[in-house]
Amino acid sequence: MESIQLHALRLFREKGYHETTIEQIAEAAEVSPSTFFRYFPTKEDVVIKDNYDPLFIAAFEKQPPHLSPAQAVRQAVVSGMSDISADDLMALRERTLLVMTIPELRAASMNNMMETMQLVAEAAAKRVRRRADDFAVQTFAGAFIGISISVMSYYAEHPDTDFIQLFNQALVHLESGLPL
Amino acid sequence: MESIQLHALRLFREKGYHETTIEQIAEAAEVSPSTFFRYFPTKEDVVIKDNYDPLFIAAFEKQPPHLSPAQAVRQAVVSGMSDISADDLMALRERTLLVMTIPELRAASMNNMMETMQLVAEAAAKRVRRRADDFAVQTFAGAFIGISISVMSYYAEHPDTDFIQLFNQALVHLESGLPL
Amino acid sequence: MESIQLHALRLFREKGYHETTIEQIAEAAEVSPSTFFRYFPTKEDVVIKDNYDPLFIAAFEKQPPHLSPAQAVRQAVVSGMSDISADDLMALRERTLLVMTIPELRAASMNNMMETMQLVAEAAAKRVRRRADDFAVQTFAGAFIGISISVMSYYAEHPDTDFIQLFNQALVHLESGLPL
Amino acid sequence: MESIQLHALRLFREKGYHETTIEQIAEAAEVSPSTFFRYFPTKEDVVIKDNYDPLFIAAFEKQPPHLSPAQAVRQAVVSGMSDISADDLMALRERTLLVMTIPELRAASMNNMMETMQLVAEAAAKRVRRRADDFAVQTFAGAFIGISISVMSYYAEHPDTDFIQLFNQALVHLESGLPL
DNA sequence: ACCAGCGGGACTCCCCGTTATT
DNA sequence: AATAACGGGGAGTCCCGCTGGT
Repeated sequence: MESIQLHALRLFREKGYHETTIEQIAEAAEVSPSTFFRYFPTKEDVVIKDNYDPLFIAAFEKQPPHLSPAQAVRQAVVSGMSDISADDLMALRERTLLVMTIPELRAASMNNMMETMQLVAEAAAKRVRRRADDFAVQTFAGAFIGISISVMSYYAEHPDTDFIQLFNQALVHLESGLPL
Repeated sequence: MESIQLHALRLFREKGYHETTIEQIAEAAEVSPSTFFRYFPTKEDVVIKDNYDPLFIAAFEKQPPHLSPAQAVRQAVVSGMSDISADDLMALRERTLLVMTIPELRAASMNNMMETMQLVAEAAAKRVRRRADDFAVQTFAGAFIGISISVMSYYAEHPDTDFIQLFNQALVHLESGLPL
Repeated sequence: MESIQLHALRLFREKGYHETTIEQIAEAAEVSPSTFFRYFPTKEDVVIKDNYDPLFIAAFEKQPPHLSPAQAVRQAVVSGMSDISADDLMALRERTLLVMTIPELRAASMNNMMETMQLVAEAAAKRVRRRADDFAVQTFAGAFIGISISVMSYYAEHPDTDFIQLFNQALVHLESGLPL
Repeated sequence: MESIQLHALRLFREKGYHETTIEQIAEAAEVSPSTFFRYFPTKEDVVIKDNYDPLFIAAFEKQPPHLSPAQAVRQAVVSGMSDISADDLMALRERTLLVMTIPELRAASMNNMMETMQLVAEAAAKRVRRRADDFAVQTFAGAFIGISISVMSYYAEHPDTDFIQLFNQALVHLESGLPL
């Protein structure tokens, strides 16, 4: 139920994450707590859940083969995020802020990124015809999610910057070996 | 209390993480549950908490100035981890395995790494005389912890490999822009 | 669950209020502590909770209209309490004693009386066609609960007196302006 | 320590009563939690504690003997409260509001009033040369604190009214047998 | 007089079962 | 099949008492 999510996020904004109980969310969405748990196994999931991973992977796989994996990742991020509607992007930004602010959510989200990392590893492996559990591939994927984390973290501190632009810049930096 | 930690890890090994309650840990360590929480605010902390961060930062700051930040980080990891006693290294490996296996712990640990990320950012910033919240510096730190994650993750799947060696290799790879 | 209440009161009688833990009550009633709290949000509630308020209000509203509010209250108390069964009256007396003896319970009970005070104010207001938050009405209700307190307090010191008779006498006294 | 009280009240105002922990109060007042408990056995006491009771009793005893007890009480309230400094009165009003708002505090305060009730009973008994545990005397004292409760309660809902004036009015009403 | 540490108990909340109910 | 209703259990927070040390 998407209405649950909307009510939850509203309540989190109004009263804070910890101060909002599942009972209150359920009540606001006019369902029973049982039903809440049917859709979101944990309280955190109501914030974390989205469907951007497959979109990103799809965008990655569409990148022309002459690009290096690093270049392809960068293009995929940029083009993938450009396809998100203005409304959805706004929602995404708000969630990012919320997630980075609340330790528990941040933790859950970081955890989530490890799944993303595996997806990236698999996609990259396919592209260069190696195995996904190849250590170099894993390293590549790890660096990518590390970058994502730093972007999200930076964005949380500077909400006025352009998210996509930031991501692009960080990945360019990565490709050149992170000179400082 | 370190004894709490030892008992906790032992019980986790014997009966599993979720199957062990804090009451049991407290009892084994001959303290009250209250006391457990005095030292470890959450159950996760009893696994996550360690003091390697400052050691690593200290090692990083000792690296000769002619090294690039990326090189310095790599040397710091290698030399820092070489200083850990065999026993402690064993414990660290066991904890790493535990952490990567239990989703809750993984989440908490990922979160913990964001603090490490800030420490790295600050140390790197000092070295290149930039501000810690400079975006390039943040990106650097992010990539580093991304690498750490992939190393830990890979290690969890291949517990027989040499942890230090793995880390070194990944960082070398990073310095060269992650060619695949 | 009424059985919880019975077990609780028995344990309080046998071992004292503070010496009885909720865990013990729960165990005696063969429920979990969680369940205890589902029915009684606080330990105090297990003693305080009863349903005499609505009965009293009903009795008040049944009083003939030619009686003044003060007279009607008195009649309502007398007739309402006369309707309580001997067993229930015994239980009520025991609870009253307990409540007046244990500071915590006394506090909770006093708090409870403020709700009763509002009920009385509303009923009295309806009778004289004023608003419940009219100050004179509030004063009236306040005096009534003050009288109740003194009756309960006196009764706690003299458990052999006739509770109903005492109440009646005090209200008569009140109607005449409390001459001493 | 009065500074503890000041810090406590400030924190309650800023963050709410339940949201403020004793640890925070202690820290703000630069003492240890232990010390907090030396001065205030319970968290509630930091709000409840004051010294107005003896002042009021003294004022009561100063009233000329030709006044009836009820009249004397009224005069004592009015003159006693008039002697309070503007600052202290302000503080008293704020505390009253806090007390009536938070159930826990209300309960503790109600409980506190039972002690006041005994003091009033004793003073009134002395005046009319009866025993303090005489039932009529107790009834008198009970009615008085009932009135006090209704005044505080009414004041909590209408903070802009004149507290002293309100009290006076209620007691006049009481003396005439509470006609409605 | 103050502090530090520990213990214990009340209480809240999350989350997971099992059992009606629709 | 979806939802509710109810119970259980464990994590976590806070109040508060006690002891022993300075």
